[in-house]
Amino acid sequence: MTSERIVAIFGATSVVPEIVVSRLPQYVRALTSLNDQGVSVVSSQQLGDMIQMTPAQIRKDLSYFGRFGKQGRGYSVKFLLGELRRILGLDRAWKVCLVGVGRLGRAILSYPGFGPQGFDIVAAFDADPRQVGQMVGGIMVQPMHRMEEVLDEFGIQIAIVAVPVSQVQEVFSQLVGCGVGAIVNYAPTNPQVPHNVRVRNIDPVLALQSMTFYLS
Amino acid sequence: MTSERIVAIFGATSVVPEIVVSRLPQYVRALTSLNDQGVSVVSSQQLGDMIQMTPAQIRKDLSYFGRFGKQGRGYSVKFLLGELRRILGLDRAWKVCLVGVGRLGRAILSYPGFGPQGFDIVAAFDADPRQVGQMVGGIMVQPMHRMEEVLDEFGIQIAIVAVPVSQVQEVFSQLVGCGVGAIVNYAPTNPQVPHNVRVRNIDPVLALQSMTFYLS
DNA sequence: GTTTGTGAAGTATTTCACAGCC
DNA sequence: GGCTGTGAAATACTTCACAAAC
Repeated sequence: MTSERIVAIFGATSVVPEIVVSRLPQYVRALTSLNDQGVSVVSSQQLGDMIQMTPAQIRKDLSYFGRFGKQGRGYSVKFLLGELRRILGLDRAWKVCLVGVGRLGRAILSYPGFGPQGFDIVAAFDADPRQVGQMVGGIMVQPMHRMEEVLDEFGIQIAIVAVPVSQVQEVFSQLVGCGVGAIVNYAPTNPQVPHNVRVRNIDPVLALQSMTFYLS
Repeated sequence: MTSERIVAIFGATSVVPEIVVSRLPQYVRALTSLNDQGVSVVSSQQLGDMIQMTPAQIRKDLSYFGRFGKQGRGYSVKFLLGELRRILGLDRAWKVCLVGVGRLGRAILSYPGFGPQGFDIVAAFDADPRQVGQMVGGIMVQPMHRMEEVLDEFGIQIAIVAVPVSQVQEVFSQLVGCGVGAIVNYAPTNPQVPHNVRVRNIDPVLALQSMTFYLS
């Protein structure tokens, strides 16, 4: 995977591979679970057992960002969790907008897992005039032409897209034009975006299709 | 990524990396779209432009399975699509069960994207006695203890899991014990499974958390 | 005695580049 | 002239293995 961001530590400069960054949230999740269980110290071996990774990989990944452990003892769960959350920018709340309030969009709005993790869906848009003005999950659905204004007003940098394939590229272009830097895409297609915009696709059909090869 | 399956072609034997298999469904999706548009021939360059991959990678990936193109012309869309669908096992219908018919499970059941792609959700299970016996999306919710019997009856090898984190490991173990070989997991946790069982996780929160690092 | 942090070694994956074919 | 298929080269990523720290 491509190298993706330069991090300066003690004046030295090193590049963190994107694949390493993509694993940090899993560490955060495991550490949160340990913390909730009252565990105060964990070794890379134990953490690796929890999430099916080798201890060496965990230590190597962490070493891109600093030295968080103690030889002979392991890592303080609270300290490492705090550091990783800070590194990932999870020590703050993020405002998120949803584009597309159809069946899937409404399911996303009613999913209770985003808020507690610091992702607040505070605005929703739809191209359908019949949806605009309706209240969905406590949010007033806005017309597409108000996007720039609304994103600005709330300081939104993240979008979740749940529109039909035929509209995805246009929606992405508009979001990027409004300064959005990260998009979760639920539509089964890969829109073009500039290199400085991150996209993660959620596609259960692709997930299924990538496994049938291995079934009898 | 680890090598994963041995394919014999003309008596020769080669190992296909799992990462290559995981990209084939994207090729299938792009080729399906081209076919629907009436395009009959495509080059690796054009295909690469559609899905943001290099032409060399596409050609290399395809070369693990055979020789599907014509020098100077490119690939027949219909032919390549058919071959890839056959290779992935998408030239048949797959029966799928859902475990967990709460809010998320019901959204999955009502998602219209699975059936047309050959994945039919034909059974549903839940541990909650109040759910058992109810009809959800035309399917009768079964108790967990009938899993083996029902999977056998329908010939189900694929499961979708949408249960609370606290129940995921137990559900996975039961599914594996019933012979399921592929699982799409919507719960935010990584259960242990034997190496011969495939798992794909769907987790929008993890997706969001892996992008905030790159935002200002 | 245990476990980290990390260069070095080992694999895996991607890209190059070109012969061969249309 | 254009494009595939593919060894070889380049790059990316993972694992090893051990000195240093507790």
